Amino acid sequence: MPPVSSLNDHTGYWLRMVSNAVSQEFARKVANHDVTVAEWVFLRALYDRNVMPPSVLAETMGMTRGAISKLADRLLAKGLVERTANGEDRRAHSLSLTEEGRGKVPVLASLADQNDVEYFGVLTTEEHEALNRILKALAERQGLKAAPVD
Amino acid sequence: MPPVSSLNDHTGYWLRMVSNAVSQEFARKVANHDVTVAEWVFLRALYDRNVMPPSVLAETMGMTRGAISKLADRLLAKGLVERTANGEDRRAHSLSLTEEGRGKVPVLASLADQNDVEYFGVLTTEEHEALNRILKALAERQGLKAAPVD
DNA sequence: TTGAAATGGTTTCCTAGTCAACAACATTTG
DNA sequence: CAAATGTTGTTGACTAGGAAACCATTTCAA
Repeated sequence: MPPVSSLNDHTGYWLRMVSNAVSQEFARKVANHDVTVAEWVFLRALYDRNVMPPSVLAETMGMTRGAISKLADRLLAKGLVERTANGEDRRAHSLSLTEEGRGKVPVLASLADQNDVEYFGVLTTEEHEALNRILKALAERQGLKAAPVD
Repeated sequence: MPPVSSLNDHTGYWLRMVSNAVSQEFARKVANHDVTVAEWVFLRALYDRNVMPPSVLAETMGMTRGAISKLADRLLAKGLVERTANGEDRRAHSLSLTEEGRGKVPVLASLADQNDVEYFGVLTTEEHEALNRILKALAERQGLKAAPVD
């Protein structure tokens, strides 16, 4: 690709292009339920381990503690999450889903399923498997662990 | 993936995870040259067609005209871009690269090349080609045209 | 056992976008 | 040709996040 490569000469370009489209459409879908993508990830994380300190959420979501603090505020205001004091350490507290928050998760999960089908359903089974395999290998190779949010 | 799918059950999840890692690393590389990713895309677009109205840039970059207006301000302030009035239509103007801006493009392009090698070099040739092919097919199928920036 | 360092969270300031209102100019239409 | 409508670009209000300063508390070490 001499001498000055084009934008679209790079795999990263196409990756980002497709990824953005998929994510933006998903964002649109969850927005209909008054939730952002970051909020979805947050809620989904809490769904499994019903109680988590914000620091762990920050770790698993790959966001700063400051961002989690504000995100938690917003979810609190929406009544989807609640804070409870931690008896042992008076600096710390825990976050958990409210009933309403818990009820929303399956709905949002099905939107995620739908979105994936919508975008990747056009691939043949072989293609889809190859894509998954390659992406997971890349993620593994790079030691990625945090759930992507942005 | 019944009853409530996990985050990582979706191809979109892995796509975003890898895409974010690649882009963030590229952002770090260009930041060493005092440029953001959006600025790089902007400069690279101008490099080919040396003169463009902001409206066309907005179109090709998939950003609002407001965003382009501010982006142009920043590049102007950095001395990488210049505005010139359009004789025919007094509302409009054109953007073009300064000498300095033009000089930066090849440097930034080589960073993009480097970044791609760094992330996708671990793939076999077959894998890399399959990935490119699938991504381009998806982009095509979805009618995507704007250069991804965010 | 008390002063220093570490830790959990929050807050402030900054950045880079969107969206919607706007000003200036151009174009169309009656 | 005047008025309505459309178009170009800018601006202001707002959003979500990062970085770093900060506060309160806990832990560690002399």
